[in-house]
Amino acid sequence: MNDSFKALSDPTRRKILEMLVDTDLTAGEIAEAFDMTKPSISHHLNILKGADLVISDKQGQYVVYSLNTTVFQELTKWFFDFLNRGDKNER
Amino acid sequence: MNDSFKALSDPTRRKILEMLVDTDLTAGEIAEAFDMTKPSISHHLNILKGADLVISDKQGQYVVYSLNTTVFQELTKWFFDFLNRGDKNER
DNA sequence: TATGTATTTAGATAATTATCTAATTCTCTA
DNA sequence: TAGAGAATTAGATAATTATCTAAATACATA
Repeated sequence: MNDSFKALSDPTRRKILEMLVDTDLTAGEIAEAFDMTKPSISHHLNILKGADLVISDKQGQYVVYSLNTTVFQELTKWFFDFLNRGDKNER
Repeated sequence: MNDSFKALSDPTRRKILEMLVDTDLTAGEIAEAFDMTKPSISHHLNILKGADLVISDKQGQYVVYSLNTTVFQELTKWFFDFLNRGDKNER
């Protein structure tokens, strides 16, 4: 859970996730979208993978990245529960 | 949006938010729940306030903190949209 | 108005993190 | 099997951030 939030706290990583919503992409294709070196993007992808937000699949010399929606579901639930926990004591 | 995610990336701040779901609390009451100095908690509260995740209200010599659900709604929507954006192209 | 309590601000420090360059590994194909 | 392309690893550095202590501010009340 902490890893997920940490991973989401960086704008580059959130943009990568938004790219992967539409389609799976190779590391190189992802890197092209940023004004940043490939090792830096590789670092970000590694953090996203560590947080189980993405899955990587080696296909030949390419590495294809795709979203892992499982953790997204948990996170969505976390937010949902916040809004739906009533009986608030005010002051 | 970036401030929100940054604010949520720290476990202490998430715990503060979870405390505030149940009831409004003063800065001191919040600080008591942590093994951390008051200035440190004050720092975290300031970040949460900057992200519009909490509201502070000075009541006499106390400062009462409460959740601001508006930004939570936006964040929840952000996650929700992730899960509900279909037509995924695989590889 | 002096004192105690609540909270924040200021300034310093240590840990974390994002980024880079250079080098390495892996795979494909000429 | 040598070279080219894709991606990652290693190692260094600069920026950010979490935390602390000490000091300052704001308020209540004796």
